Amino acid sequence: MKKGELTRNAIVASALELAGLEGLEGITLGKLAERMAMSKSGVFAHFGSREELQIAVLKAHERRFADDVLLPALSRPRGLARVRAIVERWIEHTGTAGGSGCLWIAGASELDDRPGPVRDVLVGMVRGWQRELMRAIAQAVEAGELRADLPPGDLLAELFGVVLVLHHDRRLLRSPDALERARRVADRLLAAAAAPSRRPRAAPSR
Amino acid sequence: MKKGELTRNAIVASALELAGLEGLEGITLGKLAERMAMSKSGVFAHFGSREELQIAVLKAHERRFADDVLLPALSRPRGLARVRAIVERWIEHTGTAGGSGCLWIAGASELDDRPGPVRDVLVGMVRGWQRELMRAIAQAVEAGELRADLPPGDLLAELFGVVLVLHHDRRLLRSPDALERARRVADRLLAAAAAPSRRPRAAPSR
DNA sequence: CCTGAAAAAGCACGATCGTGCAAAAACGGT
DNA sequence: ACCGTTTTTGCACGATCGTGCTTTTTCAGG
Repeated sequence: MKKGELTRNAIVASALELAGLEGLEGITLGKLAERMAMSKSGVFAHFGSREELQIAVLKAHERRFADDVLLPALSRPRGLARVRAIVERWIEHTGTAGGSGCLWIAGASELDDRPGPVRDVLVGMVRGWQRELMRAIAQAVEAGELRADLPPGDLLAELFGVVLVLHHDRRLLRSPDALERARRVADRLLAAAAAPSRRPRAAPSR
Repeated sequence: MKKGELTRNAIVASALELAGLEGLEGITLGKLAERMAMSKSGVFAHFGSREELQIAVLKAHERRFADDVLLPALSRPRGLARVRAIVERWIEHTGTAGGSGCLWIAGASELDDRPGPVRDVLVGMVRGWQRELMRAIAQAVEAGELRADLPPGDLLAELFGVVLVLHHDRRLLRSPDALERARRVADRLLAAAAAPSRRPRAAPSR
């Protein structure tokens, strides 16, 4: 039971790449079979259905996303620094990456009214990511580095907006300055949300 | 040459509705024929191709969008008031509307790497809308109602972000408070971008 | 090397897709 | 009521899709 897993992984990797180019719905047994130089049935056999394949691809993306964005930021100290690191990497992940952009964002539009297990998995992942980011924000608030007088979900939504705009402007409008704008706006957002040096600890005060 | 245009319009209307439910790529000669209770060929004959149909639908959406969002706001006086009106209606248009949401946003993900005339038309429309909104913002800056010390495109991007998040959270996550959050965040955004009562005219100053 | 198990291929199926084309039906001006 | 034009239909085509079978090939353990 070794060869099987090996090609399965190869298929998922190829499918992930394909999904970056054509979206989740662009994943087709035919195209995938051609890419892998094997038969449709051969590909199909590894997943009981196309939906299972798509779910596998989503999971692969989740792993990659966590490795690229979340994990490296966890080495930074809790608080604003970590939030900054996460946002920075999130923007980089969305704004670079060989044209792929974020599968979750692309998938959101395709699946948003197509009920079924794939949609459910995607929703779960996005919710999970939001929870993760929200946690980092909450820690920064707790540490007194972010102001506590506005709805915590609002900052999250604004940051999400920056990334969505980045994705949109890069992919659809091919705007070349989308990336730097995203960085600039995110910076300003975080600066505006930063606690007014209330007492980060031994504040210089003036 | 009356009957033709009439059914053509009916088809486009039905297709617009369908696109709201299933996206631009969900528009299919078959489904449309069934909806209209006529033959596929009958539907097809009114447009030389599927792409032409999609473009017609995009144009119909553009008209509706302009009527719903832009035109009513143009009756407000130039400046911040008009910008506010536009944003307000834009949010309403995206956040309500029988589940459809904005075709441009949905279409963005589907078409963002599928080159072709449909994509080109969509890009043109989005660019046109951005230009329109930018103009309103520029007028507000000129009137001294919005601060002039930050990139004008940034405010536009932030507002766009609010709408994208609204679309995303409503359609994918089915978040019930997405609408009010969008309103709140947009308000805060505009308030933050408002000129610091430099001298709107006879400023109360304190 | 042999053999049972796992992996891949081959093939067929019904659906649905966009499109072309000839025939039919519905229309509108006189 | 006729007739030319416009609108609609009917039918077929080749592609591609996901999926169920059976058969063949490939693999790993003795």
